[in-house]
Amino acid sequence: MPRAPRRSETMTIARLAKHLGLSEGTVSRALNNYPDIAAKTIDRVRKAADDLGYRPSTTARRLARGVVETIGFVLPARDGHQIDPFLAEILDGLATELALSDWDLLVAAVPDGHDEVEVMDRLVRSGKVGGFVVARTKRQDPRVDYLRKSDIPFVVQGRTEQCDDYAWLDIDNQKAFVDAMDHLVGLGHRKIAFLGGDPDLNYAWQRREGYLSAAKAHGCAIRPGYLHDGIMDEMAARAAVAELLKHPDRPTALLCVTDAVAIGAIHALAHAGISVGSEMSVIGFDGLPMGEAIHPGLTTMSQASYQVGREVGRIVVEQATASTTGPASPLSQILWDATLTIRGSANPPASAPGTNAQPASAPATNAQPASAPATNAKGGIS
Amino acid sequence: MPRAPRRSETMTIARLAKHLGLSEGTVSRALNNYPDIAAKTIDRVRKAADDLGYRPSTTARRLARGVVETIGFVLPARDGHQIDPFLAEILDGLATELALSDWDLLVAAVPDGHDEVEVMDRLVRSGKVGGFVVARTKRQDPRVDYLRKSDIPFVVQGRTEQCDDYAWLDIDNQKAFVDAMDHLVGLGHRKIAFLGGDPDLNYAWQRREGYLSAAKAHGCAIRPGYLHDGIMDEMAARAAVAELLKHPDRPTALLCVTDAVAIGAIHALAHAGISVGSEMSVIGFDGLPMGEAIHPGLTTMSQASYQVGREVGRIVVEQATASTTGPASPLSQILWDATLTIRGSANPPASAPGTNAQPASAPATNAQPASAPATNAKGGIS
DNA sequence: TTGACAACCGAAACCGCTTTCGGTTAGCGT
DNA sequence: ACGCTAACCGAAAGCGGTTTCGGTTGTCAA
Repeated sequence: MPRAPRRSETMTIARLAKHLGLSEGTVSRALNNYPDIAAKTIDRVRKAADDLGYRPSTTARRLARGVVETIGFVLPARDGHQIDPFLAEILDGLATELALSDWDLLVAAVPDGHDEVEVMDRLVRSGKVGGFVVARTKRQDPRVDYLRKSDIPFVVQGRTEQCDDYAWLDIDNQKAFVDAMDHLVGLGHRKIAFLGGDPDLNYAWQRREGYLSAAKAHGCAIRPGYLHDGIMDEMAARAAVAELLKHPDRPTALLCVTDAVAIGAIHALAHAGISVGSEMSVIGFDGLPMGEAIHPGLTTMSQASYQVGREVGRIVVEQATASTTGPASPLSQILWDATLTIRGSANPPASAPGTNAQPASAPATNAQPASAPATNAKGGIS
Repeated sequence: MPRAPRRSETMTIARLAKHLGLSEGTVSRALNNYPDIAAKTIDRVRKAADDLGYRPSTTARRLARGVVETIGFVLPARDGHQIDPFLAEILDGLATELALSDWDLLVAAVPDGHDEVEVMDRLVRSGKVGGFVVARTKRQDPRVDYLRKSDIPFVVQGRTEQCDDYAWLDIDNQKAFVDAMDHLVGLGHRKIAFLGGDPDLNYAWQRREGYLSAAKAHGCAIRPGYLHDGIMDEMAARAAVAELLKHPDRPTALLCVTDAVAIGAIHALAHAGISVGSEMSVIGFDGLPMGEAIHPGLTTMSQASYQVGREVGRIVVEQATASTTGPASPLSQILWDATLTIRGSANPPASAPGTNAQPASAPATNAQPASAPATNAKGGIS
């Protein structure tokens, strides 16, 4: 159990050096693994530092070295929405990876009347961060535009429309929605509606594209009223479902941009007396825990958001470190697959021949091995 | 649109001073509002700083002043659980308040094999933080114990069993659950079960105490099997509901420790063919958005978690600033009330005389004015 | 004994800002 | 013209560490 130091007890390198009978320079060089310090001396110094609770002042180190080992993350401007679970998981993973590298995560919010780029600029100009992670990108994202023009290392979780000049890690959203459509078509569905998000957001755009291209490939007509954009939460899902239930050519399946939207849709269907997984099938995207708990369990394309945060953290530290010490390394540009998790919300259409009219009650199965990312790193600009 | 500075363009106080034809000392004193600098000069300096994109280096300022304007927040160790929405909201509010004060929020995770106190100690010893916010307290909380013994300013969102020697802001969980019980009893319920959390966590303990004391006050017997502890997520809620439905003296209402648990319970009840809001009433705690979207809407004790984060941020900055500049101010110890939000999940028992057997379909109403905190600050140790 | 070299030394400079302190100058009022 | 004072000046020191560089010492091998 560490005991917090009193202010008067603060160790300095001067005190530690005196304690060891070494010069301050030698202690510093020992702690920083200089090759001209003997291993025996290095061990001795490290042990004494541990015993006496000494840690170098980050502030002094920053000033002396000119290196800021802190990554900035600017929270999305608040639109009356809560932070979504996906983002929270990214943060958790990112914070963990940075902790392992002894880097810090600085989280900044956007006060009313300000914007994200402004917040970033303030962090940059006061020398508070040595890099950024950007998440939840728009197709045209001002944050990415700002950072591209700078020397500041950054990694994007997600992508923008143009994305070949910076490092990114993204889920293959388009493929995920192609796969989800393949699954529904494989079950016999032909009338498939889509509850999409804000198409200014790149992930929502890609998921929408996946839906459209798979519908075309399978020859499923997208009837007017089957495609809803701007569905951002459960309440919006509710309204969209109400409309779809009045459709003259009611769809037999719903593909939803996120699990939250899918869960909202499931509630609305249940309330309208529609049997989910029988009269209407539903697929979401995210893999939220609540998707497992509801009845029937939600079939969903899952993404490993915590692991995404971890990997993004690893990449940004690597990049920031490389930009301090040496030649530019190739940009990481990685696509991870989402995984189909089958539960009871998606089954063959109730009117399909040879149908078992009961929703599947088997436990969730994964259609692919869980979450082992297929890395597709590309060389980049150097 | 700010343009990020190139490294070679970094403004320093020396350059700014030269540009203005003033000494560096005068520029510094102007930016720091020294009374011996003319207002006209202060304006001139500020304007030039803005025009040239100069911001003082936080690193240099920290070293020179010995003040670290950064608040640390250590994420709970990960137990396979996602970050709960309440915590995410606190973080958002906290980050916003800190941004307004030009303070920073450093978020740290706990890597496997480490614990929260250890992470805190590292932050303290390397001089990375000037204070902490602690949330989700246990009744005996090692983090609070560590910080109490230190000079480090900190504010707790929540409380521990002993809590008179530090600053805290808490929701009156006990009263909230008394109020919720009052409401259920007022509707005619006498057989009320409780799905509680981990009683090591102080909020869960208090909510449990509220349930128990209100049940006693109303003369409602708590039958064996009515009180479940350790319900931490929707899946656990499902299992608990399954047991309660087998109870020889089935309860007519469920009081749940959180909305997530309540939503899980609602799903399980619906799956079992129990009409929620009619055969069984349900009340939660939190005010999650999803509670509004489901059918029936969840009656819940709501808390303003974003505002909690804001206020905690304000208190910790105030405290940290006071500890630098002057006499100790009285500790803030504030209790906020939760607000009853009435929706369709709680109605008179189906077998009560004069009952309308249909669940309420009116929009949510608040039984009290929304979220204006009744402050109950106490003087403390100085 | 001599030369080489590992391993440390001590001094100094520096990072970018803040703060102090004795001094100077300009403007104003008498 | 003189005295006062607001408002700045310039120099220096300092924060806590890092890094460089010429020097010293001890050990080992030839």
